[in-house]
Amino acid sequence: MGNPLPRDPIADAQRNWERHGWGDVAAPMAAITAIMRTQQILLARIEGVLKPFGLTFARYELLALLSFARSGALPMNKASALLQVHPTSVTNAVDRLQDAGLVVRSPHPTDGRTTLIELTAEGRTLAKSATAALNTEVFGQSGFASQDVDQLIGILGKFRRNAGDFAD
Amino acid sequence: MGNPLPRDPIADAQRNWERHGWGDVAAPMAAITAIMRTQQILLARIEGVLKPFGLTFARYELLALLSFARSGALPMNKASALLQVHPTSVTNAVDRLQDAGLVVRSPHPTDGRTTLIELTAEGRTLAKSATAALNTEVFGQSGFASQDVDQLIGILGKFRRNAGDFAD
DNA sequence: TCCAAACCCTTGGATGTCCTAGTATATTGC
DNA sequence: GCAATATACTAGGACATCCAAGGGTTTGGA
Repeated sequence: MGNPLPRDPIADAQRNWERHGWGDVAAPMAAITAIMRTQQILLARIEGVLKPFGLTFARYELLALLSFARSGALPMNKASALLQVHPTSVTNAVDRLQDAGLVVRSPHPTDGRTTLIELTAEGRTLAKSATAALNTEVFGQSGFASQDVDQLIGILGKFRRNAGDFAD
Repeated sequence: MGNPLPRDPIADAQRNWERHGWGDVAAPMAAITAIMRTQQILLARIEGVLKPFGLTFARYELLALLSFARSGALPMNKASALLQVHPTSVTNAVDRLQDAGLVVRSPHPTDGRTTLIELTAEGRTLAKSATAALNTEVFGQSGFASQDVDQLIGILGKFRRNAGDFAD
């Protein structure tokens, strides 16, 4: 999409903020902008690895979640809560995964409102392969130093708890 | 979108990874997933603040970038490079900002291929107001401790340079 | 000089996310 | 027991992002 810039655009933005008298919030602004950009870079890497499997990150996440469920099945609302995305996003992902034969919808045995998403054998196999690829090509070469990984987990964990993600 | 979960879903995922024998990449996986989720939370906050201004984050970023350019104008390819998004995303954003009367397209004086994006007076005013709101309601209450902000800027800066964002 | 290669922007298509209903099923309260 | 409320999923629309392809403009080497 582009070649390296001569200078860090986020550091430039931070300087602009300071120059305009917003020095008190310049650093948080830079940190937040850096998070946005880092997410973009990581997502691109992940999608690149998943593409050969015919998966996107959203679909992979759902597949992986199901593969960790004992029964290989979850109610849609549960999946929505655990993945922390809007229910309509799950509907969308399930539609496509079902078209690809990786999951099937089945009615909940006791609650007529609820739909279960169930992994097919093919889906389970693909999830395993895709996870192996991600482990090798992304998580295993994240570009973060080991102690930085720990820092990130700690800092972002605090933030997420504070933001109301979980009570723990 | 959802209530707090009883437990941290990312910590659970990390435990799942370890349980399946992928302990060597479990931590980077958790860190990367945390970045994805944090970005989602921050984006939602930002968009919430910008909504009353009729702006999205993508449009705000372009507006802010223009407001820092001396002349208040930039070539589209320059904007694309600085914002680090695909050129078509800039086309999209400019279309909508132009419909809203916040920017105008004008031909480049010497290069017939290039289109300049220029801030209107109205655009400049709105950018100022929106920035003030973001500073107060998001960056000023980021939820990150001061030393964590510095950590993030450092760690993510290293990562972005390493990923080829900038040479600096 | 002149044509091929490089560059710039836009259009069209695929995905994902969220929001706002709308339909169907459960649960609650009187 | 029945109406009111809550919950679950889906349909349609608005946005943003990327990729692939197309048409116009410049540049540079033969």
